[in-house]
Amino acid sequence: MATKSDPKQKLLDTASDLFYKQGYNTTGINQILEESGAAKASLYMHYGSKDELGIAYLQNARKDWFANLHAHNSLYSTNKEKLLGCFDFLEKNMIANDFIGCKFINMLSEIGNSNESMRAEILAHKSKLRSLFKALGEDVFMGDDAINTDLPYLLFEGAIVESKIYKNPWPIQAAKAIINALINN
Amino acid sequence: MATKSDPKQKLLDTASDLFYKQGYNTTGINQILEESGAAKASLYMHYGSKDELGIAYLQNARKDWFANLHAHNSLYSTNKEKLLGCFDFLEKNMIANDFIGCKFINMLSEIGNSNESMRAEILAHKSKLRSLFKALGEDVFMGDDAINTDLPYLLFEGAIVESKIYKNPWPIQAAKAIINALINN
DNA sequence: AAATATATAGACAAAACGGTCTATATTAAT
DNA sequence: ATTAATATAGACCGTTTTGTCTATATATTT
Repeated sequence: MATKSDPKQKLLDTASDLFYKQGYNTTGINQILEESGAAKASLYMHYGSKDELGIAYLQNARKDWFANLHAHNSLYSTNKEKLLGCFDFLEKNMIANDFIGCKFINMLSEIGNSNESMRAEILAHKSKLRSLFKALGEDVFMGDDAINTDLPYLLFEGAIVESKIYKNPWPIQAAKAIINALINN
Repeated sequence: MATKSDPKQKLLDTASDLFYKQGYNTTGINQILEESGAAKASLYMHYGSKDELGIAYLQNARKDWFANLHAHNSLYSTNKEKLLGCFDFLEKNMIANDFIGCKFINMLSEIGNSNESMRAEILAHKSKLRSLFKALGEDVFMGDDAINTDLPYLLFEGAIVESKIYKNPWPIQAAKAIINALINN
């Protein structure tokens, strides 16, 4: 059980919020400390460095993302519904977060090739997402591998980025409409 | 005609290289000054601020991108070849730049909502790219708008981001193969 | 030749950066 | 009750950040 103040969790919660909304490089540890109410020694005791806190942020974000996606898709029974449901989940998510975009893609743009541990975490997240689309796509499309797996996956990823650029859900709706049209052909 | 030393151009060239390879926020003006050989006063005389230099970088990158793309596609005669040729251009480009990705998407992830001028420049670039795909897609696909325009555009954008994540050209090749398969159906 | 624009060099400032360290208080386990 | 782990508070360090300012040199234009 967590202690009453639980600085470790509060640090992660506050850092996650700031890293996402402000960006990783533009968020200083002092702001995280002030807004979380935790002491500087607590940050370095539990996480060791800002970069390690960043990695914990990504790990936690991955856990949350798939938990929320599965919760959303548990309402559907068929794989076709689940596949299309991913885009509804994404749209809901992007609107709720003011089109800030994907935590993993954003972080990757910020760190470049400077942090291998973070890169690995980002790659693991996207590989897992691709596997999910592969499983759904193989059942729904029954075409070749490129259509089954990569069409829905690449459209999904493109829709994330473009909805951020245009600050609008139309790319997500378009991606969903394309997949729906191709299923029904 | 430019002066012999031409610090304005050297500043833009050096800044463009560093902003792309290292990132915008992690590149300080002092490094730009050292590597370009220009004086600090020259930077603030010609550009006024780091952010203005960043905007000049984006404007110049847009000009270059479309000039290079049109040069590449001028080799083709049909719109089908041109449409597929965009993906060859992208692959060549990403390999040559070690999969750093898109200058505009990377910048957007770094600045978030903090700079409206930069956002506008990024949006202008992507809108222009989408128009190009719309023109090509309408001629090649002759389906509905979502298929004509957004399918190639969203696959293209998804391929950019994913080739960065995987540090591999497979997403670009997969996107091209998907479009080719859908044209031939 | 004189005047103007642009160039370099670099000191300086105020703030923010990640991180270390000391001191002290509180909580949990033995 | 004593010990050990974790907590807060904040001084301190060296570095880096963008930006301003002064001084001086070099081109270019009139």
